Amino acid sequence: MAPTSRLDNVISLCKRRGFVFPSGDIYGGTRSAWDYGPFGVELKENIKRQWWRSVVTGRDDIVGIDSSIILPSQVWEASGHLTAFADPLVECLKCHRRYRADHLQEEFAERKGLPDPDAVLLTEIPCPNCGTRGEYTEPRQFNGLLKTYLGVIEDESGLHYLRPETAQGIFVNFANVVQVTRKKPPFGIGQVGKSFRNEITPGNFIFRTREFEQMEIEFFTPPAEADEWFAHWVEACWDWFVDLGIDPANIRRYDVPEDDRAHYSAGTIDVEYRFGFPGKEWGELMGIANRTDYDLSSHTEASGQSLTYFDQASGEKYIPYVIEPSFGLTRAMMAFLVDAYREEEVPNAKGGTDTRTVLKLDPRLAPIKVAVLPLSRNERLSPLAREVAAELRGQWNVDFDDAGAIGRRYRRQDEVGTPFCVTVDFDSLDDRAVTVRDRDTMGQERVPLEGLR
RNA sequence: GCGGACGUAGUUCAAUGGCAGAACAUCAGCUUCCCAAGCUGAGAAUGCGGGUUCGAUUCCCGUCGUCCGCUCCA
Repeated sequence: MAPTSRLDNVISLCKRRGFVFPSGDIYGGTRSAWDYGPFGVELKENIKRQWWRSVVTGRDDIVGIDSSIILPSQVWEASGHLTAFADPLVECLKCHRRYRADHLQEEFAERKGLPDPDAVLLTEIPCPNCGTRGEYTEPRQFNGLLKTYLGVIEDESGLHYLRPETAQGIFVNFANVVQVTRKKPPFGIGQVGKSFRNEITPGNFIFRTREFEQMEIEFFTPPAEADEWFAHWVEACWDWFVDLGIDPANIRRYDVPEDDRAHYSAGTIDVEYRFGFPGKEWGELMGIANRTDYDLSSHTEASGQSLTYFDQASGEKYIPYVIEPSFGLTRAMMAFLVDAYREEEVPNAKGGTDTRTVLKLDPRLAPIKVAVLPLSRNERLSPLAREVAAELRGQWNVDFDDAGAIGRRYRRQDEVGTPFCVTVDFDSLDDRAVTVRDRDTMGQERVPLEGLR
């Protein structure tokens, strides 16, 4: 057995302390999704809030929306997802390797110098793995979109798709938002919400799930300024992670080669985090794509509604380019957790050392901001401590714990990243002061009750 | 989806074709407790379904889930 990795430890902590539960646990679970427990939901909400503050309400050139998950099927036809997300897959009958049929054809045509890949018959192509010639299953369509049927009768007329990205809800509302906000390019629309993709292989904990959450900005710019804004967003996204505590040594930029880009992208830079997956050190945290005028043009054409922008000042009419910074919220959460995870050797009461597990989360992200801990459970200390907790609760998310030894309770709070612990002791009854203990330094400071913020 | 490995308290690990054990964790009580202290007590498990058997957690089949590979991507 390999030694447990940092990632394993984080996953184990998440399950043990209820950041994340397997979805549908009591029925054996489903591999498509995870549920966020009491600490997990706080952390996730805090990440969302910080993101929204820094890129939506914190800027004068971005506004937010919240669009629906279910959209008319025409949206996905126009966006290209209906075709781009449906790949014909075949499987070699001998070695059971699976391939995209179109990839096999293209590769074979290129190798043989044939002009038309579509004309190549699968029966002529040897399996790239075992060499068996042309023994494949019939091509089967794998559609990455999740289907659902609306209306009382379950037939094709009610077929709808759950959105595979939040972006399209923004594009179809482009004209509405321009109309009501009087925003002029360059400006952006931000959105946080769930998206769904029928991933062939979900896995790596919350890294790839069929139901996931995105934080996306579609930034509309005059075509001539697209490159400049692209660079701006690469910088801004990087800074956002670093500002919230991610070690710059653990993230990197990856210039996605043309072949690997999404169908709408003319240029993509990913920000990757060093998750430390088995066999794969880095994983994508977010992507910044130049979607050009692909989406607004497609929707203009398909809907018949013009999504061109008319610039009164210059008299110019154009379809804006779109720069899209797209964050995986749940991936960001995982990155913040992995980055914050520490195991520290600390002296214990017996003169030896203990291992302290601590999440050094930025206080803005910490699920619990302050824990109130009476030194012992006692009919005089507990009421005062509860009073202090109630007072603080007006402003912070507060935990109250009076069970067991004080040291144990400190460690419990360390493990979920609580930055401050307030201890009420017997002196507090007389001097109305408490001990504030800092998560990072383990230092203690006596603070009058009135001085607690 | 296909191939391989694996499913025992919350966790880590035992054991067995015939009452499933421990440690840590959890909860309660005691101790004027400041960094996982001590003592006492409690709750808590064979993923689910079927088969073989007098009897299955153990053997067989299916299913669900996890991990590793093949594809997709925030």
